[in-house]
Amino acid sequence: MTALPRRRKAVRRAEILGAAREVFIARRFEDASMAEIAARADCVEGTLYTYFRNKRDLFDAVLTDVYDALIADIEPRFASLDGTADRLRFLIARHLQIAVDDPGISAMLGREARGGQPYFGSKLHALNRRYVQFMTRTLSDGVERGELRADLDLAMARDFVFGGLEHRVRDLLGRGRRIEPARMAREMAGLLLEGFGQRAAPAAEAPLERIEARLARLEGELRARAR
Amino acid sequence: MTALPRRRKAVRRAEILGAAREVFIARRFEDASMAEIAARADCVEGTLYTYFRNKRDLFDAVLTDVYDALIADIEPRFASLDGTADRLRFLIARHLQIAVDDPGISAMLGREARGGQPYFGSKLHALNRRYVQFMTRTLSDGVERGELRADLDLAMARDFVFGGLEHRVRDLLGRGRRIEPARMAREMAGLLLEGFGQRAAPAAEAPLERIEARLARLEGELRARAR
Amino acid sequence: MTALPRRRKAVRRAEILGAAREVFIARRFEDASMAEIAARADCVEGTLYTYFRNKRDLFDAVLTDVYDALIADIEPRFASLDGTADRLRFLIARHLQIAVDDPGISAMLGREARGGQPYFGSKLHALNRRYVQFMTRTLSDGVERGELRADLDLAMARDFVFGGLEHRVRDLLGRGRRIEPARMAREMAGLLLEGFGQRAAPAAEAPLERIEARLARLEGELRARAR
Amino acid sequence: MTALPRRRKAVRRAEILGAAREVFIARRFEDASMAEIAARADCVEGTLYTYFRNKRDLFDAVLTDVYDALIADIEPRFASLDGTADRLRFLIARHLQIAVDDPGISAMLGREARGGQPYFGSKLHALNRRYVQFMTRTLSDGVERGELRADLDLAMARDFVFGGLEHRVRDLLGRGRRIEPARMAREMAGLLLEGFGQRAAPAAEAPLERIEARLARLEGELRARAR
DNA sequence: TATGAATGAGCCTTCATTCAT
DNA sequence: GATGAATGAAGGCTCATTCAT
Repeated sequence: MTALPRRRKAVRRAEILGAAREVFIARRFEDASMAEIAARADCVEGTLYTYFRNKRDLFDAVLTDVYDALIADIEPRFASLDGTADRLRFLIARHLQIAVDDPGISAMLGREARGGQPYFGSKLHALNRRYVQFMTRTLSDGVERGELRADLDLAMARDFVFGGLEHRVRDLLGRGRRIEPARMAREMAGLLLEGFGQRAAPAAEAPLERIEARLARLEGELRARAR
Repeated sequence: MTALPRRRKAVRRAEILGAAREVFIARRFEDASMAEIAARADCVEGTLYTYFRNKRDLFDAVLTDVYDALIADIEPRFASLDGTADRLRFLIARHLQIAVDDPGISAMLGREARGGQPYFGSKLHALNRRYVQFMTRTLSDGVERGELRADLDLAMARDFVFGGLEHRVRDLLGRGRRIEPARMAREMAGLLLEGFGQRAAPAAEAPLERIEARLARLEGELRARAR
Repeated sequence: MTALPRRRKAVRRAEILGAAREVFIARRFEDASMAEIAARADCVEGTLYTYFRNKRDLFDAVLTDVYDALIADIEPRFASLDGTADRLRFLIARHLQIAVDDPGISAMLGREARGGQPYFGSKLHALNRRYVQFMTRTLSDGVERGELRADLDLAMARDFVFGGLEHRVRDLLGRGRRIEPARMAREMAGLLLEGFGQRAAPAAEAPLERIEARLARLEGELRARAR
Repeated sequence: MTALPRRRKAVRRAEILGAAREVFIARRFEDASMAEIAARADCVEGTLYTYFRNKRDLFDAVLTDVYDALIADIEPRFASLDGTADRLRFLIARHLQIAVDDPGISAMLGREARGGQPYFGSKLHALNRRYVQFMTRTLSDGVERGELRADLDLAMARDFVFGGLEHRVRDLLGRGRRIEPARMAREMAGLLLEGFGQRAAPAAEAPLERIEARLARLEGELRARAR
C-alpha cells in the first residue's frame, strides 16, 4: 500500500499509543494482542516494534500517558486547596471522576496492579506512587496541622482511602450503578474522617472546651494567689 | 507406559488440587498452565481431566476448598463474639492471618476478583459473598445495637474494610514487611471506628469525670479560702 | 459399586451392543467415544474391552446385527415374490422403510460407507454385499426371464437403484420431508423400469402398423402372383 | 529461525491450498490434520492461519476452488448443447471425467456431503447446488421440450443420476477398474432414458431396419416384375 | 523506515487403550 | 470377570517477535 505519506514520527507514535490504550482498556495485558493494536492503529505489527521495544514497553507508555494527564490535571487544583477535608474530598471525587469519564481506565489500573508481573518495582508502581503523593501529602499535612489524629498511621490511612475507593468503584460499576463523584466523595470523606463509630460526641466539644476554660482560669487564679 | 501405582481417587484428587493451588497462587488463571499443574502433581495432563472437567473447574475447586476451610474456621469463633468492635477486630485479624499463613492465597483471591472473566456471577463471586457475610452482619448488627452510626452506609463501610485490608496486605507483603494480625487488627479497627479526624474530645467519660473532680476540688478550695 | 449381580455374558453383550448402536447412530465412527458407549451401557470403559477387542470390532458387531436383522426380515418376504417389478418395488420400499423406522441407521450406513477406513474389504462392505444380493438376483432373474432388457448392465443398474435411493432419502430427510415407502417405491421402480425418456412408442406403433400393413399387402400380392 | 525466502502471498496461498487439497482428498475433514497440511506445504502450522482463519475455512477454500474450476469448464460447453440426451451424456461424462482426472476429488465430495457437520446450509451444499443446476436445467428443459416424460419427478430423476454416478464411480474405483467417460456416459444415459424394462414395442432399431430392408427388397422385386 | 510473512513454542482438551487390582 | 485410574499422543489454534525485503 501507499504508506500514509510521511507522517512525522510523533504523530504516528501518538496513533499507536491511542490504539494501544483502547486495546489495553478492553483487555488485560496478556489478552491484548499486538495484532489488534496494529489493526486499530492502521499499521502492521512490525511497525509497532519500530516505536516500542516490545509489548510491555508499549503498555508502560500508555500508563505513563494516563498518569501524566491525570497528574497534570490534579496538580493546580490541588495546590489551591488548603483544608485537609477539602483536599480529601477533592482527591476522592477526582478519583471517582476517572471511573465516570473512562470506566475502562479504572478497571485497567486496578486490574494490572495485580498482574502476573511483579507489581513492586514495575513502571505502573512508580507511576502510581506519583499519583498517590497527593493523598500522602494531604494526610501528613493534616496531621501536622492538627486536623488529623496525631497518631494516624499514614500508610494505613492511605490504603483505606484507595482500597475503599477501588472496591466501591468496582462494586458500583459491577452492579451497573451510576457514580456521582461529588456526593459520593462527601460521604466517603465523612466516613473516613469521623469513623464508623457512634459519636459519644454530643457530649462533646463546646461544653468540654468551656469546662477546660473555666478550669484554666481557676488554676491560674490559684497560682497567682499562691505567690 | 509405567503406570503409577494405583491410588485411591480421593488421594489423587487431593494431590492434584494441591498442585493446582500452588500454580494458581503463583500465576493468574490465564497464565497458569495445565501442563505445569500436571507436572507438579506428577501425572500427565490427561489425568487432570479425569478429575476435573476443565481448567476452570479445577480452579473453582481450589477456590471452594479455600473458602470452605476459611468459613469453617471463622464460623464458630465468630458466633461466640458479640460486641461490634470485637467482631470487627476478629474478622480483620482473621483476614490478615490468611496473608500470614498463605500469602499467595490473598494475592490470588484479590487478583482473580478482577479477572478477565466477568467476576459477577462467577463461582468466586458466590464464594466470596458467603465470606463477606460475616462482615456484613457485623456492620448491620452494629448499627442496630447503636454501636455504629445510625446513618452508616453498609456497602461503603464494607468496601472500606476489605479494600483497605487488600491494599494494606499487598503493600506490606510487597515491601517484605511482617504482618502481625492481632496488633494490626486493633489499629485498623480503631481507625475505622473512630475515623482519621482529630478528636476534639478525646473526651470519653472517665476523663470528663476526672476533670469535674478536679474542678470540684479547686472550687471547694477556693470557697474554703474565701471564707 | 455392586456389579449388576451375575449378568450372563450374552445379556451384557447385548446391552453394550444396544448402547453402541445408539451412539454410532448419533455420531460417526470417529466421533463416537467409548466413554459414551460405556456410560450408556452403564458400565466402565474397561468392560467394553472384555467383550470387544476394540472400537472397530464393536462397530462391526453393531453393523452385523443391523444387517442380520434386515436380511432375516427380507428373506422370506422376498422369497414369496416372483415378478421382477414386484421384487424391485418390494426391495425399494423395504429400503425406504429403514429410513422411516430408524432414520439414524440409514444415515449411519451411508455415512460409514465412505469413512476414513477403506470401504472395500471392510466388514461393512461384506455385510452390504449380502444385502445387495437381493437386488442383484432380482435384476439377473429379470433379464433371464425377459422382463428386463437383455443387454442390462447389472452392476450399473444396481448402482442406479441404491445410489438413487441413497440420494433420495438424504434429500428428503435433509429437507424434513416425510417418506411414504410404498408410494415412493412405486414411483421409483416405475421410473427405473421405463426410463426418463418420452416413449416413442405411441408414435411408434402407428408407423410400425403401417409398415406391417405395407408388408402384408406386398406379401399377399406376391402369393397371388405365385399362384 | 531461518525464514523461508519470502514469496508472494498469492503463491504461498496456492501452495497451501494445494497441500490442503491433497490432504483433504486423502482423509476426511475431521481426520485431516493441520499439521499434515503444514508439513506438505513446507511451512509450520502457524503459517496456515495467516492465510485461512481456521481449518474449515481452508477446507471451504479448497472446495470453492474445485467447484469454480469445474463450473467454469462446464458452463461454455454446456451452453453449446441443445438436445436433452446430448446434455445428459455430456454432464455424465464430465462428472466421470472428474473421477478419472482426480479420483480423490470425487471421493472427497461424496464423503463430505455426509459429514458430521450439517450438510444443508454448508458451503459445500451451496457450491454443490450451483453444479447440480446444470442437471436440473437439463431435466426441466427436457420435459418442456417433450423429450422427457411429462410426469417426470425432477428431484427423483436428479437423485438417480447423481446417486447412480456416485455409486458407479465408487464401485469401479474401488475395484481398480478403468473409467471411460464417453462410453460409460452413453450407457448410463441410455439406461436412464429408456429404463431397465424390456421394450415391448420400440422393437428397437435393428429389427425395424431389417424389416424395411425386406420391404424394400420385395417392393423392388415387384417393380421389376411389373415391367 | 516500514513492512508483513513466517515462525515455533505453547495452550487446553480428547480419547482409545492398558493393566494393576 | 470386571474395574477404572492412568496414559500419552495428537489435535486445532494463538501470538509476540523477527528479519529479509
